[in-house]
Amino acid sequence: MFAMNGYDKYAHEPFAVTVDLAVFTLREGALHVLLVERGQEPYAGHWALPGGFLQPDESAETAARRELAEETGLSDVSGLHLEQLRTYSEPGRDPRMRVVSVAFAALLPDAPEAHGGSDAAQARWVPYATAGPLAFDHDRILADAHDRVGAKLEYTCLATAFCAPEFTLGELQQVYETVWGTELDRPNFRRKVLATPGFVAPVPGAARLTGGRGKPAALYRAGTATALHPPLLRPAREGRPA
Amino acid sequence: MFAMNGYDKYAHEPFAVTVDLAVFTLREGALHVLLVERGQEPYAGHWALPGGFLQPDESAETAARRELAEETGLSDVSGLHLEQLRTYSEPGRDPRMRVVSVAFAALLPDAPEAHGGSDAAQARWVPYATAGPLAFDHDRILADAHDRVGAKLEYTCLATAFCAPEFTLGELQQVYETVWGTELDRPNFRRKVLATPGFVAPVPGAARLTGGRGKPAALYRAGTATALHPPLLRPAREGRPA
DNA sequence: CCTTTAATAGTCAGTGCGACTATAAAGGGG
DNA sequence: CCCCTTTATAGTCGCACTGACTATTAAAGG
Repeated sequence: MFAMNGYDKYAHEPFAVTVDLAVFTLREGALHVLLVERGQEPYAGHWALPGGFLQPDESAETAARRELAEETGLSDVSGLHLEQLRTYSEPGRDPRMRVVSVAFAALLPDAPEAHGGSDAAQARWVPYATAGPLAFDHDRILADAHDRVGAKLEYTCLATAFCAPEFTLGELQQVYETVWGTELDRPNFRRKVLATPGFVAPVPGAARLTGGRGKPAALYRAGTATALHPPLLRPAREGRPA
Repeated sequence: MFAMNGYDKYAHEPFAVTVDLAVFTLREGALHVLLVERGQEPYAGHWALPGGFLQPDESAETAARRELAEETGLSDVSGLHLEQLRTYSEPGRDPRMRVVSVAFAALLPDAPEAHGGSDAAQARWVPYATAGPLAFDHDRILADAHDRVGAKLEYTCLATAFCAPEFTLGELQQVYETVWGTELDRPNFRRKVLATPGFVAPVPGAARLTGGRGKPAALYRAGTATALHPPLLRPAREGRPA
């Protein structure tokens, strides 16, 4: 399949290495994921996760952040949460050749409308619920990413990564409810978040009138803590696998 | 650096892909990790994590299990817990060439003495506390693996993977204490484990006299559950990072 | 037979959380 | 202008889980 090219003495084969990104955001109360429409075979016309080949001088993290900037059109992606998921390496996952892909999950507060990246492919935010079927094994990658993000909400302060710099506790609660697909009790959620030191910090004297109706909510910023001890466990659904 | 070999049209460079394994076991009440002594440059004479190049027809998981069998000398590694950690891809992590490495963590009940694998490298169980410094970025990989295993003990039933098919609750508790480096209250640990459905299953009428002294302990097998709800949190140490 | 050792059983108080009720502060419609 | 709706915030109650501790049981060793 591959022609050896001078590295036979190391008894190894060369592989193409790519990064694939599952970029999540919240739009209008629903979890959305960034997808691109493939312009060429294989899977031409199908939707896929954004990604690309690793360049010789960059790490997978660097490549993922570069792709993230290209596909979202954001000028500064340095502060965004980017997390390595796992690596997919099944033979045959790309019909062209042997490709090993390092998958990442990224979280955006609220995202600008995505116009195709530098590679002219059309990029679009798609509701997570209606995403797929995708090209290659990207359905699996996307599902793994969603699982990981949901799990990390439980024991980290990651939820603030979905929020604007200043946010209300109601918006923070919506992050949990949207990603988990469950409803949470508002007073209990408040109590838990405020009782966790460093999760959020109040913005003194500031309040937002979200839609107009109702009492204006106090504004908070993300705190300095990263872990949640004890965790904020999602409601135990019967029969949920590990 | 690399000669292109016919895939220029895909605008990508070829990489060597390896797997690295952090194989843990418990020996004499201490956490041990499997290391190999490198026979050739770079880092000749240094200790390193076992691993090797990915073959063209195998996934990283397959390669990791193959390497695990080779390095431990075990005939059947199909039932052992093997978990993908993350992928290390910094340029320059291998001075020879551009190598992307998929790291795995593996857990063994009690391990046979390791004699060098097929590649004639000397393999040895080393106490985790005295392991390192290692070749390449293997210190970092090993630390990451240890963190991951410690975290997974909290919210999964993974601890049984360190135990023989039949074990006492005292032995199971030793797994937690050894990996976490803390002491746990024995009655409370018992209560928690037995109150979690599917964590362990009693072996009727069986008891073991571990060292001889003391009341013989009842034997248990691993249960069918994989997750721990609610989790078994390790004692909160002040200032522990995320 | 008594001491030592280790497993097992049980107690008790504090903490955290689910479920729930009550109050406060805004807008909208009559 | 009053009242109703909406949303944020405050507080209550009981249960479940956990940490700390004491007591009992079953073995080995002198």
